[in-house]
Amino acid sequence: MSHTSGVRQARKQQTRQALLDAGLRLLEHQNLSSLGLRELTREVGVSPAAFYRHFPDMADLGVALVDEALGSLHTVIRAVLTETADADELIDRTVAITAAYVTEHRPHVRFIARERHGGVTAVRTAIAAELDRFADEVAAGLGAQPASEGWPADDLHVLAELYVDHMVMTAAAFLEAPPDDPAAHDRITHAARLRLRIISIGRLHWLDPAVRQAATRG
Amino acid sequence: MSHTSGVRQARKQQTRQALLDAGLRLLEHQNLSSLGLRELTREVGVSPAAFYRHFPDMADLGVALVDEALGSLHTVIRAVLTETADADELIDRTVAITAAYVTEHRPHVRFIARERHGGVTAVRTAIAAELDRFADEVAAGLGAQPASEGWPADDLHVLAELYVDHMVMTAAAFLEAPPDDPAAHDRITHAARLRLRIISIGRLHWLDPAVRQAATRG
DNA sequence: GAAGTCAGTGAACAAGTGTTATCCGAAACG
DNA sequence: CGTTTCGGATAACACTTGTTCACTGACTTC
Repeated sequence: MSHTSGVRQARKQQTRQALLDAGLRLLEHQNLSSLGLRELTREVGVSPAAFYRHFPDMADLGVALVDEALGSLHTVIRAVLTETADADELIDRTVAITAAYVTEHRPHVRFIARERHGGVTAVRTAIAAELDRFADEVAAGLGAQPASEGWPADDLHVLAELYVDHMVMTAAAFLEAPPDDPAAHDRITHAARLRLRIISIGRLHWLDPAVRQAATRG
Repeated sequence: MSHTSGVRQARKQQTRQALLDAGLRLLEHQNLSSLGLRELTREVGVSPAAFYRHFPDMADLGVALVDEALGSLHTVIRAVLTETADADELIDRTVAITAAYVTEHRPHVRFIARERHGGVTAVRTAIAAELDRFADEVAAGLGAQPASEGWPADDLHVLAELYVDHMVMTAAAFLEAPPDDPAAHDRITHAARLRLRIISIGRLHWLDPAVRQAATRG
């Protein structure tokens, strides 16, 4: 075994990371399906053949980027869900965290938004799987709240998916605004909070007798 | 002038349409930014140079596709908004129309979902402009309803954007499911209706005194 | 019916592309 | 300290790419 030594392995992961970083840089104005292997290695300052030492495919590079972009978010989501009790506070924290994540990891978020429905199947399914895990975690968090009494698990999961999709759509909105435009930033924040509140209120009144009757009617 | 005669103009628009159709066909597994000019003209059976007689750019072809995909939807949206009074019926019709549009215009919808955040700026902004117009129309429709009394115009527009984004996200969900899977189709339909009902209920209770206090607090 | 318009052609241009086989040199190992 | 491992370089492979130019021939116009 040689997993402890690693001056070589360190250098290898170093250029692997350089490939990922350069890829992210080039993907700011481009889709993954149009990112060339030579273009990428040229940006890194490495021979084209070197690419194959790290990834068999461009799609594989994309999947690695998905991990980098979304992998670290699971712990954050779980933390927010368990730490926060008050509904309004949870909304505010969620929007604030989304905003912060976009400003701090703009290229990653752009990559996710761009490739979520992009042309590379492997990447698309990797993103979908990650977002599904998010929805599962949110559903679990919602289930632990007293406000979820009487909710079927399926419906709760639909609600969780709505929250996740809303998070993605808010991130995309932040993305489209210029990074240094505080007015636009505030406008998007306000809109996101408003929408989350509407959804939250709808959730609370969902099991009202009159509503329940109307819902089960169709 | 020669806009009445047009045996030539007819032939021209014919191959122009062939370019658009072939483009849509090739974009099923690809992004616009990676669609080659030669690849496209080869599919149509036309020389590469002929492309320039119809579009200066690939981006221009993309913008034309946006028009083709979303242009005809405005009248549909306006019709549904004005014809339907009952809230539940409006939800059902909206979801049904979305589902029908995806099954009937699958390649167009896929194109929109794929290029909404894609790498071609002109196309991205064209889609955004079209969706903004949708939101304006929805906002106008909502404003005409009695349930919107007491809503500020800005908040109403945010709500309209939520509806439009929800429509797009539902269309994308239908897209990801196999076209001939009735179970998946029903599952997505059910989820879309549930989410729309939650939003609708939240909207109705938005101006409740207790809610209003909490909302204006922050 | 002659003159003009113009969608589409065919050829050439200079780059660009992914992928492979072979070799080099420094790190790892016994 | 010799041997093996392996990340990276080099060079060549056979294509594909966008764009331009002069040209042809059917339609339009007068």
